[in-house]
Amino acid sequence: MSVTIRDVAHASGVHVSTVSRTFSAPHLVNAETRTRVLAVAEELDYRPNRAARSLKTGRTNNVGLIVPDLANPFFSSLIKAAQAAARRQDYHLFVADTGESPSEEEELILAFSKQVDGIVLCSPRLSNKALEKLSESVSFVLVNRLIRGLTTVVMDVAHGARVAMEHLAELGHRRVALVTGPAGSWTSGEIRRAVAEVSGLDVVVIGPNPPTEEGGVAAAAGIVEAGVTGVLAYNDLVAIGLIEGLEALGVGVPGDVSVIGFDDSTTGRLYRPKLTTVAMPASAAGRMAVDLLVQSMSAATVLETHLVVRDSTAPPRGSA
Amino acid sequence: MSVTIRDVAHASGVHVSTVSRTFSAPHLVNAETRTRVLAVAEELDYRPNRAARSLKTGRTNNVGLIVPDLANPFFSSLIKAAQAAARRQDYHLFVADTGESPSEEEELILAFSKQVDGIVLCSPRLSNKALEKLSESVSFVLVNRLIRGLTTVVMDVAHGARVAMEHLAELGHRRVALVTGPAGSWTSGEIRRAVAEVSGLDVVVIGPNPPTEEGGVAAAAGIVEAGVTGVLAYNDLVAIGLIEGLEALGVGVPGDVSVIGFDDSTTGRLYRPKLTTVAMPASAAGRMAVDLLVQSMSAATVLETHLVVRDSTAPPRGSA
DNA sequence: CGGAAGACTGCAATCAGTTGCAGTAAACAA
DNA sequence: TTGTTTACTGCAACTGATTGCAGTCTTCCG
Repeated sequence: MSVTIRDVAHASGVHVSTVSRTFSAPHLVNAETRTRVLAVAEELDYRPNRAARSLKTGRTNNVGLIVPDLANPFFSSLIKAAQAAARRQDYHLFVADTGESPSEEEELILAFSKQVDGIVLCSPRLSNKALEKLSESVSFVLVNRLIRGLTTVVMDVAHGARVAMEHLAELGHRRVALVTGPAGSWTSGEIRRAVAEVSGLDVVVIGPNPPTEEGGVAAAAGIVEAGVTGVLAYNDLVAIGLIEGLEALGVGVPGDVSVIGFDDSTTGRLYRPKLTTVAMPASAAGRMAVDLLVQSMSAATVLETHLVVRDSTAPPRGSA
Repeated sequence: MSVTIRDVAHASGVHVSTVSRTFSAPHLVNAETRTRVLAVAEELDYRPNRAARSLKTGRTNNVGLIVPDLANPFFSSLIKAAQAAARRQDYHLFVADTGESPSEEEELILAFSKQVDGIVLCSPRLSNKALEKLSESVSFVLVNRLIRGLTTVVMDVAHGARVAMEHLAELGHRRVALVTGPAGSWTSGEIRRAVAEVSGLDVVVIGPNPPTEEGGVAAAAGIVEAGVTGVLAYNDLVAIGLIEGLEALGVGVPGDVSVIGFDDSTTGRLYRPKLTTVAMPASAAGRMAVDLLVQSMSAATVLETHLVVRDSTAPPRGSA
């Protein structure tokens, strides 16, 4: 079959344990022996069998990454950064998406748990209780979900939401809407809470909505009905869907209604009108989550967000 | 530590081999014994250790997926479909991106090879020779690359390119440009070859270019210089970058120049002007590639492409 | 010069399953 | 009744690497 540690041992005239040590504890073997073994290993193109190693050590050098939707560009950048971080430390990355389903999320966690050293769980839809339970059998890093006692990386969406609202207020808007995301989403709740605390604005909450373009399109009618002049949407996809929906109803953006998204995704950056949006540090989050997992550190990390003003917001019609 | 086959065996009064068989060869064990063992396993929450299993059997139930760029929306849909297909058959999916680098591609293949039953290799940048060599040590399915003897899933980009060119010709364009992709790309070569065979059109080839928005922006000046009225771009991202670049130079799309992309990505579908593009069956390709791997079948599959006409193409200025 | 510490290296058990082979008991055929 | 087949089930070797323990050989100190 393939070349094993025994082949290398035999070919270099040492015991298998010495070969093993030259790889996993080089300081324990004589420099001369080590170079010889390495040379032979190189020549035979030896690569340690990870299954065998992890059987003995209990560690796999794999991490799992679970997101609600692999095709969402926000998660794509997160995955890209997570993969790069994993690879830098000789880890491999499993990915899967839950399709926004809590039960599928749980099954995936269980399925991964025996095969990884930890799981990065992004925007989970499971309840706190369920997650705490599951965290007993596999170590987690949560992204954009805060549970006391669990390691987390969250983005300061509350701050982003406040700044977005202030931006609308400064432009002269008085009556605005918040188009929320899915029911189980922590970020959606945070945004909602933060918005409720902003004074001087009349806020209509519309939701929950699926976090997709379709969700945005569907919410457009409600926006018109509510008679608002500004909207903060759950993410860029929803914001874009909303704009499409509004324009189909004869409402112009930003002429009649201003729209702000969340994420600062490429899709939103390229869209016309170019989206005003709250930038979310997806890459940083992916990188940090993996690093925390691999170094098995526990911490609660908060990453900053900031508003990027582009062309989808303007003063309300008829203002100075 | 965690519950093993031995615990289950002990708790249900049978030998470990019987427990093993109830999972991997149920027909070999008495129905009564089987239900008892299953009940005990369920109660103890036993899950087979995949590392141990794959050490003995040589199979891992994992597949790898390597793409040039995880953040490219075309690959996102492919990954999503591949993951779903893998999961349906109790396989897990490793992902990684090469950042368009051939050497990184090779290292990833080698790194994955011991840990997967096969690799789906999308738009590889390595040479045929290198890939043939590597295919001796791990089984592949190539996506959008054709090498005799290797299992492949390719999209009929030549057909797509021809139809796109015919579309431009029908609109009245006579002098057009082809903005190609990266040097090692099979699809880019196919498109180029197909375009060369179309008669009645003056074609300027511009490239190679990085397959990104930036690549498109950078190519804009060359388009203006070439004095063409129509462009076929390597993918939607390049097409969009091109439009951005052209407009920055005061050239309107589709007013002055018509632009066609490739992929039919969400980003392109939402962009304004809405992109005319050649639809690529990314999801189908992801699904099929994984199915071929898991069933360890070898085949050369060709998937159809088709043109989606939207708003980025129009008759050339001054035509009837 | 004796003894101890230090530096390697080898031995063999171990990780959690899988599987060829053999053994047992019941069913069946001759 | 004996021989054979069938249906399970158990035994034990095996997968490829890791690691505690023990043994050997130097080196160094008093």
